[in-house]
Amino acid sequence: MATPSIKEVAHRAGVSVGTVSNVLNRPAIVAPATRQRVLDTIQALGFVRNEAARNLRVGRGRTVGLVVLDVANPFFTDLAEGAESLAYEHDTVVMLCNSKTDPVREGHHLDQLEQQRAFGILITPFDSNDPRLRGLVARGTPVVLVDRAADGGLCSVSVDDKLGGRLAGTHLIESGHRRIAFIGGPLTMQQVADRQAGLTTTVEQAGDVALEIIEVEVMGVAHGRAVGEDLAALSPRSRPTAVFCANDLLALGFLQAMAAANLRVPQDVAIVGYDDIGFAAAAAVPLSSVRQPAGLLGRTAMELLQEEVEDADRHRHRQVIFQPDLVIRQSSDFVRR
Amino acid sequence: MATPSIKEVAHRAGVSVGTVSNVLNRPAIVAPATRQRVLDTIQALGFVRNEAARNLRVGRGRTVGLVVLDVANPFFTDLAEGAESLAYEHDTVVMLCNSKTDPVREGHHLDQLEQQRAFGILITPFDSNDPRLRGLVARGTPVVLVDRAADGGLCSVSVDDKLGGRLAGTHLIESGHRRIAFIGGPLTMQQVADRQAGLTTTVEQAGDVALEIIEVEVMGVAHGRAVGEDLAALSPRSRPTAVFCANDLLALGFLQAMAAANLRVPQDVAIVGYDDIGFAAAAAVPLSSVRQPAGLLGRTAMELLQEEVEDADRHRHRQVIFQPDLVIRQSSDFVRR
DNA sequence: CAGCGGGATTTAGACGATTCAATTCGGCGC
DNA sequence: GCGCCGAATTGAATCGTCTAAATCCCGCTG
Repeated sequence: MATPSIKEVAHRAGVSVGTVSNVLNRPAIVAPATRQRVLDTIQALGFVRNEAARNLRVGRGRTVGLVVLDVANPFFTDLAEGAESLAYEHDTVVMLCNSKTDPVREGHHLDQLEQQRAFGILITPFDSNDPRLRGLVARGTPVVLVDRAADGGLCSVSVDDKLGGRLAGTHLIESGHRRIAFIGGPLTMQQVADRQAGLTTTVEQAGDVALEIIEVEVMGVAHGRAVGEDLAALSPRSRPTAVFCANDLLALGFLQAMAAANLRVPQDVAIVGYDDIGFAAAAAVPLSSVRQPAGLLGRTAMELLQEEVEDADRHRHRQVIFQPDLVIRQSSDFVRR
Repeated sequence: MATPSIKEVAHRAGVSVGTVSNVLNRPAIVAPATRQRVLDTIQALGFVRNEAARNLRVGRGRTVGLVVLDVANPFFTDLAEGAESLAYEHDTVVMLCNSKTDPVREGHHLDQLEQQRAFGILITPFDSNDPRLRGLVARGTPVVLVDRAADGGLCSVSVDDKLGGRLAGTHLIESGHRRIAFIGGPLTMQQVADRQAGLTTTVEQAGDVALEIIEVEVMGVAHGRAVGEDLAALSPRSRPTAVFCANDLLALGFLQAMAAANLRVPQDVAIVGYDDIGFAAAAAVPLSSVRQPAGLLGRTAMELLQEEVEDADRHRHRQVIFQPDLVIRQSSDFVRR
């Protein structure tokens, strides 16, 4: 009933376990006739290789952990897609882990992955200085930071978030806005901080623009809507005329609140989001957004990881940085005078 | 450099490996002083338990595979969320696998999970009669079908899709529609077939309603948009006045196409989707949708799995079926006369 | 015909944790 | 002082696979 082991296969095929193992791992070196006989026996017995035993022997697994902040955010699923496509080629498996922007959950996932002796970990960390990450690496599990720049000690793949913030800021200021709000959080997260910093820089250069920072705990639709409801309640004079949301989910939620309050987008309030997820273009008012190449990020991260493992000595850590684009759609396509 | 083994810990703490193992697995039976000493050593050495070795010995892992048709579909991420919440309580880990409605990818994931001696598998299969699934179970990996009813040989958790189809059909017919289109696919997928069957039944009962079935390969936004573009090109006389999409992504795509073609929703074309994902309510025109309790599905599936493993003998397979609700929003809120 | 080369196959020893039967030890009752 | 009990701890076997070194076998060469 239990699946047979390599030993039973060997016995039934009249060969030794070593040969069966060779058929599995280096088929080229075993004689064609023998190979076929073993393969047939494997078929007949329904043998399934025991990865646990293999990992134990080899000392390392073939699972790549991909720890993201929010699986419900299409940005991350696109990213996962990219990573997975490459993993497949390297005969490795991606395990998608959702930290939900919660350091505790994140830690839990990291523990699990380390116990499994994961092949490596791709992570969008809550805090990229978390000593835990260094610990992982020190103990032998390679880590690549995703959507977050590392400082030399690690490989990383990221997007220039400050530039993203500047792009959004420049666009809004050039469109005539003089009261702008930034929505995002937690501000301790580097990505968020950078997007905000980019915007802030631009605002300061412009001189006569008022900027309000609104921090949220979690960047989901619900929080965006909540902030939107608050702003909608303000008088038109004190309300910002444009908001820049640190991701599209916030922006979509915010947009819903505007619709509910009968405020016009972009005339009463312009909105720019971040990530350019598929739903952004499909929103009630198509959403302007700072686009990040999610799939490419994932693919590149996996590439760095495989490279790091394959020749560990020659490897030097690299930090790859991509450029974001601003995609202007209806939600901010209005010049205020 | 490599993480130390239980043996080193034992040596450094001046006890035997058996005791260390006991500290890890049955702390209660070891003397407090010894326990503390061992724990301190574990800390000091940075020992991390090797899951592979554990699994090998125990014969089964602690990973639960959750194989879904599309991770980008919020319905499935909600489902995953539900499953994960329960997994945590049982000291087990969820591995999210994306089959992308592709039997080959699905098979690949199943192979991986079986090789890992997964604790169990929760799957929304492409084809629920796939003999592979029976094979898995026969060889000892428990399987629970999700969002799909099983026929006694397996546990399953599903939603009454025929009822969902009837709810949508009744609503549209009562709203005065007499030319209705169904969009979904592949029709070989039970869920899709059932949703269509429910609609068809209702249409036949009404007598004077024309029904068109439009099959798509994949139920994503892009395909919905494509179908929408085709229908928009028809003359108003031949065009259906209402469409029922087998999931919300299709519906959202379809909605985009209507907007692009300057057709009014719901006046020119009414739309009802399926799943009631978060984005449905946030769409350009808030989307009517047949709601499924995604989180509950996931949670219940995990419950059945744990139950099945915990007392394998007493266990009888169960098929849990939930009822869907129709949520009427603006996209179909219009009575045609 | 002895010896050799080399491809094919076998053998045996890890890998690290779990488990359970066996052992040790201190104390307690008689 | 003896024997016994139970709690705490030990030790060894085991899980299934990989791998490096050893062996086997054949045909060929000199």
